[in-house]
Amino acid sequence: MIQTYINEIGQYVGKEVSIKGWLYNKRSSGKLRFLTLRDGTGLLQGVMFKDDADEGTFSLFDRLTQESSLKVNGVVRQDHRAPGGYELAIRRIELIQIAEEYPISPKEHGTAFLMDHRHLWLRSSKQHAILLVRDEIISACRDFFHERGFVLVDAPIFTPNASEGTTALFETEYFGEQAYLTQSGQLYNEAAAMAFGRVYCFGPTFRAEKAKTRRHLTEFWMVEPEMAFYDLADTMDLAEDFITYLVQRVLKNKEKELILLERDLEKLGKVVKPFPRISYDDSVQILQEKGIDFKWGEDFGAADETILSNEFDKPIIIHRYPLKSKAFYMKTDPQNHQLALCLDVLAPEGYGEIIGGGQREDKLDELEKKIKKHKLPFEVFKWYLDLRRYGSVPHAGFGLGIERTVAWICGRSHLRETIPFPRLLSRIYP
RNA sequence: UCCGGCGUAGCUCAAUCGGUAGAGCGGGUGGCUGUUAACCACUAGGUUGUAGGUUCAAGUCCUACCGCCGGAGCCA
Repeated sequence: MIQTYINEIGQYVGKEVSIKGWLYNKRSSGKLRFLTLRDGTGLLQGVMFKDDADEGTFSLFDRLTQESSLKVNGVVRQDHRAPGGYELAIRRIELIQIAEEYPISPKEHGTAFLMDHRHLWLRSSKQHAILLVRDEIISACRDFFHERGFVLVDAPIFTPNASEGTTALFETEYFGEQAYLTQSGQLYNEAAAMAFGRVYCFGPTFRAEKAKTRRHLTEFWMVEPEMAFYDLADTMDLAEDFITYLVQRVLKNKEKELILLERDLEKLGKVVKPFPRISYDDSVQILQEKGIDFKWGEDFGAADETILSNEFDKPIIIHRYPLKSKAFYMKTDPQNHQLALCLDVLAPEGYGEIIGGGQREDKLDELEKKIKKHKLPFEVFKWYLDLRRYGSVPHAGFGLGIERTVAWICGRSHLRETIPFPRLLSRIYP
């Protein structure tokens, strides 16, 4: 008996195989029985005539409930009437467990109900497809950097310092001392870049923002490259190559899943470098020409980002934002002291910011001034300032939000479907 | 945190001017030899989010609270 998985079934036409899985659905018509089996790799239709299967198996079928676990033996054959083109002529079913009445029926459900049953919702075909795309994107991130000689140097999750400001931090206690869950691996990444040249970190990050939108999670994953001797232009090149690579990898390896999600593949196909590069100044002008009441110095709102990205059919890079609205470590533009050498990448179709980053302040005295200006405590940044004392070099980096990237590539409107167990303002269960 | 909306069967929803709870799906039972979220017949299933209030009468009106959904600020 050949033990196999549904996605490999095509190799065994005419042979008897055994598959372990769960009952996705069943139908019957007189002395004829159909079941759809799910094994994690795909769905397969099984057919059984009363005369072909043994008696125990035939009566067992009628007791099977949705999501019951079982082992099915049968002969593989090609049949155009079966979804996927192959079906199993069932000879024998071995029961593992009869499932209790399964809460998620094949009909419609509301968001709150599905989120309460996220641990079961993962079994549904769309959720399955999204998480397969996520898996592909994560492997592609690692491959991209590894192939280019970047070293993975992960940053800690417990930290004593706030990298972006103190409002959105999750506080915790660390053996009697105050600690925070990391918002970004960047500061540690800079230390790693001074050790290894080009590095990246990849892990969960935490932000206690009371943001109740489709574009925010309190726990999300970020991949952050950091490069010694890179300037802003080098970093824009890297961001372009990176996003192009991710999208093309998913198109190549997860086309089936994108089709199931009804994603417009043509739009994704257009995501190839170069991307439009627009300065903040020019972006403001574009908005004002469209009649938007936007004042220089403000940050773009979700609506503004959509207006800007709708001008193009690829991601766009917006660079050199006003310095005052940016984090303390951003390097000032030597051409214009009001601007920071930073970049954001906005995904097309209104998906908004997927990358934020820029060149870091590499001069010790400038960095000290910036810490003072932002009223941040010096003690916790002592080690960080050391990086500017011992062989400081120009360097830059960025962070890409995994869930926003998955949402954009999958064409999902809400981030909660792009991570297995989302953590939201009003949800920490299941 | 602010603004708006919604809480009715396991799920998705309906219930006219305030007049006493209804359908589809799912479950159960029976039927059907090619079904695709199968179909057909029958059937069980309700303290209408919680606590007050108005009224002869409240799912429906009022107040408070709780929960969820959508949006905003901020960000990846």
